[in-house]
Amino acid sequence: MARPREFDTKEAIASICDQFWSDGYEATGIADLESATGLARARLYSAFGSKQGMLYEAIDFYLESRIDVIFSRVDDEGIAGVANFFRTFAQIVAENPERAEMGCLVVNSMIEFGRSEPELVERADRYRERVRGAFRSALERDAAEGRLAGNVESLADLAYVMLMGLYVTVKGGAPLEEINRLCGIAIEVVESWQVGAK
Amino acid sequence: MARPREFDTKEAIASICDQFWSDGYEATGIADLESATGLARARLYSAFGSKQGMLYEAIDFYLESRIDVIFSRVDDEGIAGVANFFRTFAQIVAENPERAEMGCLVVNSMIEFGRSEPELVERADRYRERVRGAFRSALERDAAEGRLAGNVESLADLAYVMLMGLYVTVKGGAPLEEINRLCGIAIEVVESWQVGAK
DNA sequence: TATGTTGTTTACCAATCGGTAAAATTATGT
DNA sequence: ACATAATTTTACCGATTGGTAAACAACATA
Repeated sequence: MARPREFDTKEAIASICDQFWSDGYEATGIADLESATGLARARLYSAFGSKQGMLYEAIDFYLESRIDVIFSRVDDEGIAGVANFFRTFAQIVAENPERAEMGCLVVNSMIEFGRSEPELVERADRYRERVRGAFRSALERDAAEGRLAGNVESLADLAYVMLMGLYVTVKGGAPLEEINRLCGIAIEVVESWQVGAK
Repeated sequence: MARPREFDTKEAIASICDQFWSDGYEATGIADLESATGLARARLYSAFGSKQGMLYEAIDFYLESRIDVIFSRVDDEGIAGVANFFRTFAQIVAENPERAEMGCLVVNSMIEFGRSEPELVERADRYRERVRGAFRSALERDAAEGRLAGNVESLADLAYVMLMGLYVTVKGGAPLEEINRLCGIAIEVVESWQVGAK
């Protein structure tokens, strides 16, 4: 053992995550990461190795911290939970547009890099599985009790696809009324899964 | 009048469009645009002014050439046309993965820039209107003849959202089987709009 | 207290970035 | 033929990029 690190690594990663999240990978320079974390570049490099390494750790942090928070509302609340998720989504866009326009770090990274980097493809896979898993676990109870019209997997997949479409649309700067309309449609679709609805 | 331009501007824009489309804006340097077009940087700048200007013209070209080709299959074919659109989408991903993973130039640009540049937000608006318009015009005939369960606007919006979700997923390098499953679900959803289906 | 090991600081680097000034070239109007 | 106006060519620029070498500082162990 030797000299201990003076800064909290997790804290630094959280700041780096926010930076990549709001500006994207290519658009953020090392200087941005320095001012976001308050750490000199050499400290960042000694801790994380490279800019790409920082992105990977940022995404890992995002996956294990942010996403669980976001989707905690969904779990075990059934169809209504999924519908409420989209309601909350619309609400966040309306009340906190700056945050909403950051979109999703994983989605943004997927589009910036495509499948060129295996490290990112693997994380994108985990992300999709996490999102669909959240929707599935919400729907399974209703399905077991015969309140679900359709199979769990497909409907979770559909919810996932709609959410991705919404992320893209919000990031693209679509007007609020359009977002609200699209969210309303998503909610209608979700609620139509209730046995006896419509 | 004086010395005429020796190269075809539209042709250059088409090459620039392909370059931005496959690698993204930030990731492509002027050198890449030089080798894509075969033109020296000074010629590009004298013709288009700036790198951003090249992107704007590339997107305009994309909007007026590529998109119409893509969506020409949809127009005036009714619900089956929309369903076939998603079938074709899955087919392209399977047969020409490299092309498919380029995703959509407008979607990619939306995510890279967010709503930071008005020039792009406006083009993103036009893009969404174009896509939804294609789906709407396909559905309107069936709606007029009472074969559509639901209203045209909402269903076109839903098709749009699902398509965006698919673009993101494909770009993220999702495995083919997953893409096929998602496309299958989208097709099911579209076909469920047929009056009397299910 | 001496030493090995790690973190921090400072200063720096080659390479690349987007962009341009100016000279050389070429078609056109008169 | 000649001046004009535009394009092409060539060479270049300052700024920024991601990344690093080396001197210095702090802790653990012996």
